[in-house]
Amino acid sequence: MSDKLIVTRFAPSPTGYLHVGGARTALFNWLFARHTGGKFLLRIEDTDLKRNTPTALRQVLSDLRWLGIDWDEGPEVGGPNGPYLQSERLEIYRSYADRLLREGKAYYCFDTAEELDAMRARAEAAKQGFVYPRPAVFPDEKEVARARAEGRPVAIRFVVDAPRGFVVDDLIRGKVKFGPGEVGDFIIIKSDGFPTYHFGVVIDDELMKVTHVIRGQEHLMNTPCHQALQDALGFRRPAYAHMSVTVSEGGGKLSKRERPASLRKAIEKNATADRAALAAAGGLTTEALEDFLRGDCMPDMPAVEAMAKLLGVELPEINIVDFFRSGYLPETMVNFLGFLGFNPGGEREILRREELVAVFDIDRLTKSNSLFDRRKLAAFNTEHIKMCDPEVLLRHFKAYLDEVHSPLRAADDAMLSRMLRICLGARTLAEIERKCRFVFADDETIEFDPAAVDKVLRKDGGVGVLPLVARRLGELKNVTAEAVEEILRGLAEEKQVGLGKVAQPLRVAITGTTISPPIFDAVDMLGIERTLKRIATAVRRFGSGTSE
RNA sequence: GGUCCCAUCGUCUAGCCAGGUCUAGGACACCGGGUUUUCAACCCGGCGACAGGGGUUCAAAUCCCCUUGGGACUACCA
Repeated sequence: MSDKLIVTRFAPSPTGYLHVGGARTALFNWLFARHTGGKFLLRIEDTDLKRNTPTALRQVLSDLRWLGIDWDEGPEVGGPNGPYLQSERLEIYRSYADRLLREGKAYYCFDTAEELDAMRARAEAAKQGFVYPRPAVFPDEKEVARARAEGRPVAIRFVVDAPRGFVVDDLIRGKVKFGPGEVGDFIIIKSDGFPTYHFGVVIDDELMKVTHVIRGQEHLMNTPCHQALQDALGFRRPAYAHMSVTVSEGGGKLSKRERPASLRKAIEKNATADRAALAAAGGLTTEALEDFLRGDCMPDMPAVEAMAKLLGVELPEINIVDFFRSGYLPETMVNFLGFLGFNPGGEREILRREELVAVFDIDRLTKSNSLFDRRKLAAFNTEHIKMCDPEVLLRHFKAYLDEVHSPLRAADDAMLSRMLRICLGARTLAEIERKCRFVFADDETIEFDPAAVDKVLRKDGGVGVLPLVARRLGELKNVTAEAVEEILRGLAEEKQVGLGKVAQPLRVAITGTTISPPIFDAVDMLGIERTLKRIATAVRRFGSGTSE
């Protein structure tokens, strides 16, 4: 590593929630900066008026913070190289564009979208790559004025001059060559006056003193454009590392469209679903819903989620918030994402954040694409829940409960900590929440799982032991999990049966299901009074006529 | 269509750059068994890969070429 300060950045465009792909890019840049003691900065590339929203920006920042990815310069923290929103840097881009124009390294163009489409179609028909035909003489001010008057779009194109082609020296892939004439003149200032991505990154990376650019492989093809620009402007070249792409089960790049797509599939499969009710849930017209089903349009995320909830289908997590809402820990995400396309080489895979920072290295980034494996993610989460500091875990749990508006919010810290302790081994916080929910159910209107009742209380005659269990528990003066255990074990021994014969019926009686935390704790958490009440209810409802 | 990237168990990967120590290691998943008051967790065991074909070499998962397969880009999106 050189002695120079290393500066990396993450430069999202705020078009929606931060998704796993973006988070991984951010993470690698952050890890590299932290590993080398360099700086990590955040820049917002909000130059697409049509797609950016202010709420998306807030969401991206909060998602990064949730992951524990902090930035040394950027929105809300400031820094010497601001502003960090490209939309606030328009004069800067304009002045560089003017310079290029003056030097004959850029020129105005007035093509309409239709004309451009036609040119591209012709190129493809001729089995050629499309390269914009540079005019022999660049338009002058008069022609620009005329084009404007005619209502044509006026954009600025950069003159790509590379008789020997390009060589991108990539930290991961080595030297990647591009032949001359493969990169055409591209637009640097759009007709709305905003810079294109290519122009913005090159200028900002220079001005913000970025030394290393770690980004997705999808940008490898853009790099010659960036280098041409850097040369024309007399800029330094940052080092580039183009990482592998994360692909999804269906093949192809992991995309935000996956959630709406899987909702669409679910609706199609469920022919009996009430379309009108669905549309209403999503705040859509029925026509809009049909358009969506045909693939013509995409509703926004809240609409998609509302419809999924109504249908009772689980959408695959793709945005970072989705994972939060599904009960994953930020530590898990950092560890897992950090191992997608990176591997330190040892045999350990479960690493804490500091350990990951310590072992991270650009030249251990993988070349080939990787598949996002949700099962492995779940396994990682189990491990992180187990090794998480109890206090930190409690904080995560409370944040999760708030996010999903859980009834468990009513529990105090001692109770929540206990739930976490006895549910060790759970895959997600959601699983823990589900398991412990019974404590907050109403004693009278508890919901019974018919299969559980049938199997445990009826078929196995479990309801028969319940009165005796209730009597013994009622005699308890000092209720603790241990005391409950003693009673239940004693009872089982007396009746010459396994503990399961006593524990299962009790479990179904007080939770309505066969799944719960360890039964002794479950009774203790509920309290004897409520336990007895629930047993009585169960006996009343399922006892008559089935006693053997 | 054009350009570029990639290729080890089902999946994530170690090994490849500096060829022999690789009958290819780990993790997740899966299967079998154990533990057990449920679900998990836990313990033990098992299945399982160098895409194919040519070279180079005493020797190739490792180097070269071709084929095949996958992926990215091909926008006045980023």
